[in-house]
Amino acid sequence: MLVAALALIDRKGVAGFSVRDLARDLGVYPTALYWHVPGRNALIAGAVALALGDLKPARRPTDWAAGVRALFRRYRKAVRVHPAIAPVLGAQLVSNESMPAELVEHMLMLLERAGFSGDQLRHAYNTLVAGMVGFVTLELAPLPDEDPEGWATAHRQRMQEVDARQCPTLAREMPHLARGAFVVRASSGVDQPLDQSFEFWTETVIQGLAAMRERSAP
Amino acid sequence: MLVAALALIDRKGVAGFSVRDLARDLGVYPTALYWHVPGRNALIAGAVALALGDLKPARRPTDWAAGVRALFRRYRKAVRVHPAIAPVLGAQLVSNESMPAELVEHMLMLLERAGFSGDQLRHAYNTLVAGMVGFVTLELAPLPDEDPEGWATAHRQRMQEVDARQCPTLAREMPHLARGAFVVRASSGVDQPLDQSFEFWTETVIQGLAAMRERSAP
DNA sequence: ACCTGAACACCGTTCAAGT
DNA sequence: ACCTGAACACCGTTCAAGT
Repeated sequence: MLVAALALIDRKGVAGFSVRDLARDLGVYPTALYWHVPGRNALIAGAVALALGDLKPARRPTDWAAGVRALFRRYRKAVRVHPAIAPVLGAQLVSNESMPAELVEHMLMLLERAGFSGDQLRHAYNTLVAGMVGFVTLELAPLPDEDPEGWATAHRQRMQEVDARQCPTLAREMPHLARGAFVVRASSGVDQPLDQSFEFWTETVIQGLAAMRERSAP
Repeated sequence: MLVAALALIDRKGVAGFSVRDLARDLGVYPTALYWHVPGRNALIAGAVALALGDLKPARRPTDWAAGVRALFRRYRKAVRVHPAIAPVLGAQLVSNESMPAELVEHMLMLLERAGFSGDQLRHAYNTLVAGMVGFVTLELAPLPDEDPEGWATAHRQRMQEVDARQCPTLAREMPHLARGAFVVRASSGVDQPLDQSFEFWTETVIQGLAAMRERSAP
């Protein structure tokens, strides 16, 4: 059932996902689903958990930085298979089944190995969660559901017309940025992956955490 | 109209926001709104843009790090006034009116001052956007819309029962983490702000960017 | 235990008609 | 130019009834 739900979300997006459509796919009356599941939200939550699957690593990482790098990559890879779930990742379900205790444990273990403890560990952990989820949510955010090509061409047009006096840097860097910069781009990360930016992001978080640890324990 | 829409979203959340309710608030037939606005999505987008308002700074920052710090704080402050918009910030609308060209220009300017150029500038810019949006989206993510207290107590219970053998670090650090750690916490950032973690996050991004610049231009 | 089937209280959006 | 009013094609969820 969750498999079918995830497949439907993949096709129609979370917003377009409906209990009645799912029931039709399963060859069942819509109300039959309510015997198995409390409601629509639970179906979405279950589908998300299914999509993320097991994010725990196959084997122990060599050091904490490598562990973070691997974790971020696994997370992004998993979401890329079902990009339609991106809109709800940071929104509603971070506090749910999508992040099982074992994953939390793994992140805490990495950060403890990095040298954090006490309240600093908590802050570093929050940083790590936000780091893992944040970039990917933005990268894979979908275009407006209706008339996406229309929106895309309109957006490209709008970006072409940026006032070079008011926004000189933006106007000058437009060729670079159009290739894949948030807000400026006219396509989602599904069609135009931001691989290099993602790697840059990952290293930024790792370097930042290393610097913060130095600072708190000199 | 957008003011009324934002007020309604504040009260009912984005998911609970309906065109018909808004029309009722305005003392008008639902279909009347369609003369002014293309549809529900446009109303939400407009309300978000209104909520974020002008994120440009009052005066030029002293240095790029101070500029980033101030920008992140302004963004968080703005969202905290209308936390109900958090779920859609990273999801659909980052590529919209919510981030006007002047804001993009400002971020590029800061990063250029930091010493980035070319493709590195683009990656640093994507990092800055994800950094600005990512943490706050997670921090202010709402509880499940129905029976939030029920969910909260159930979640607290669940966290209390974490297996200390399978998750030793999590079990040991639970007292710290319950005070405000993603996934572990049972309340949203609206009721339980993660001020210190946010500051930690901000500094992590700044330190990380500084380190990345060193690396690319040694 | 699991599903049907009817029913309830909603939706967003269209389009012709009014003023 | 701006709104009414009816209508269309949907929703999620309930609850009694079936098997």
